[in-house]
Amino acid sequence: MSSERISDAELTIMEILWERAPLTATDVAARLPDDRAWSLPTVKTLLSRLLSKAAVEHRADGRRFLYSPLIGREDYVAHESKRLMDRLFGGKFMPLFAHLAEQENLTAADISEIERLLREMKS
Amino acid sequence: MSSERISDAELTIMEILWERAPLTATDVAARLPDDRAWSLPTVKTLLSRLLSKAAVEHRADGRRFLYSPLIGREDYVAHESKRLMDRLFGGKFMPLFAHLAEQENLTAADISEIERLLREMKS
DNA sequence: TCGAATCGATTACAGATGTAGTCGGAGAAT
DNA sequence: ATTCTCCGACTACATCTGTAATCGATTCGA
Repeated sequence: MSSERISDAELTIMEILWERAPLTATDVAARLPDDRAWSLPTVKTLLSRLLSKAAVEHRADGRRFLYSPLIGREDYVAHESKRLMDRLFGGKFMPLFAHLAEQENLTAADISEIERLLREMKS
Repeated sequence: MSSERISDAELTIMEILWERAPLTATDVAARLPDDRAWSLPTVKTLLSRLLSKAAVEHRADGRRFLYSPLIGREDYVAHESKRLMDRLFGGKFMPLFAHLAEQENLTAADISEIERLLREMKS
């Protein structure tokens, strides 16, 4: 649902809310990673954009708002992963896997881990 | 290299050039997928943006230009895949794989294929 | 009660993006 | 030689994005 794209800056906000919610705008600002030390107005702008995209909701608490995510992280991750697969790998899993496997120089530990996951899935 | 992001519309052009190059702007326009039947001016705009991003190059052929990709598809795909992994999976391969595996409902054939790839990699 | 601090809402503004129109010059057709 | 056509270059313009300032209302502290 909600085909509105979430931008990069907005994602930073979502990550904070996924980790802990509800939060006020000020709380969100306080939890920004150091490399994104935005001003409070910026955080508020991003929050209202997320509101209008229906990615978060807010509930009044006295005179401020408490924000919570409406979209789950899992859903978002699934959506974006699928988007990558569709755009660059013809929507198919195997080419994506083959690419990653080649690219990422899997360690022996990775490989055993994958094998374990596969065995698990077979059952 | 070339940290300039390639936009969605621009990617459509790149895909055409990756499939066959060099091409003139008119040729590119003729090969657009049906769901992106852009006007010739639009194609030219996108080509010049790609030029300034150093994603394509052009060579004069009489009074028109022949365009060719400068960035390889493999490089682009690698870059975007890594970007997804970094943004959503902490830069680590295993969580991404685990997510995809769960999401994509692998068939038995997929699983054997993966196992084959893994065996290949071990050597 | 009166100023100070704080909120949300509104406005700002430059750069990127999607999509296209216009213009001046060079070739092609007559 | 003159007109028509086609090309690249430049311009246009709305929307989205990143980043923020300002404003009007409210509440808290003195």
